[in-house]
Amino acid sequence: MHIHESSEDYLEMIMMLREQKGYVRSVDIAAALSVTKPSVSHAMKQLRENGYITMDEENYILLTVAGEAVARRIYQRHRTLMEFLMSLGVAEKIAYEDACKIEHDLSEESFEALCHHIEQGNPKPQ
Amino acid sequence: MHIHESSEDYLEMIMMLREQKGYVRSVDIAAALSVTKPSVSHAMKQLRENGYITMDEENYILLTVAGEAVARRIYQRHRTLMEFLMSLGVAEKIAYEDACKIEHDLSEESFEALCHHIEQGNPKPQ
DNA sequence: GATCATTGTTAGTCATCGCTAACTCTTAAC
DNA sequence: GTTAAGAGTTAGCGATGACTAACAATGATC
Repeated sequence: MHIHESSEDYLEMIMMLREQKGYVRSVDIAAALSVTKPSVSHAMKQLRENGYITMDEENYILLTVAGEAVARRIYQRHRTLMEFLMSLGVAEKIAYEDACKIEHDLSEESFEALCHHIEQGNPKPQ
Repeated sequence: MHIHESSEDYLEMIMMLREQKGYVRSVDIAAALSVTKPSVSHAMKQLRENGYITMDEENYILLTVAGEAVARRIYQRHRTLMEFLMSLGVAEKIAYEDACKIEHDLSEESFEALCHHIEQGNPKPQ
């Protein structure tokens, strides 16, 4: 039972949009991720079938418990990686984009080691 | 003109095998990367067509100047990322695997910032 | 009430990058 | 000299994940 990288990205974006706007529709996801409506529709169908989201009668998208867990994990990684890169002097936009790619690949062991490194104040403070 | 992630991996492995054995054949690449011979054959065909490698009359694989440049860049990233993770206490095998995934994704800016961070001795020395 | 914009869907295509099956070619063994 | 092993290739398939084209349903505008 392996969750695809793109699914992780979609779940993370659903969580981010929910925080920003209070609700999430497919069209918002498409705009935020710069993909087309059919791409989102197809992805949401998969996420529904795998139990990560539900959609109400007005097509508003809600995370299930499982979806919430995946989204939160990736979102946490994203923020940690982004803050780490920015603490090294990387521009916000680039740090955001790099974090978005790396967040899927880093093993649990490496991510935790990096968290520990950051907690020790090793990267220079702002 | 974008080079694919898998092409970068193949070029890097060609350079590593050349250092280890002194020569490189398709079958060695297949064994080293745990992929099948047809997968390597197909990849080598693409690399030839794009001018990254040549193959002599005995099918030994040689990097062109362009191929050498790509391979060296990725190899350098791999080693730097791996050493960084190991300096944080990550096991060698996991550091190797994580570096192999991240090496393609990190922007030039973030990689250089990380190099600078390492030079300053920020990660704890062994 | 006809028209248009918005939202979502289905159907079909394409690129990347693996795979298996089946083939050729060369070289070594008996 | 036939057979077997090793190396490389082609053909065709499957998963992932994007795309365009075309259609359905809802709501707002005139």
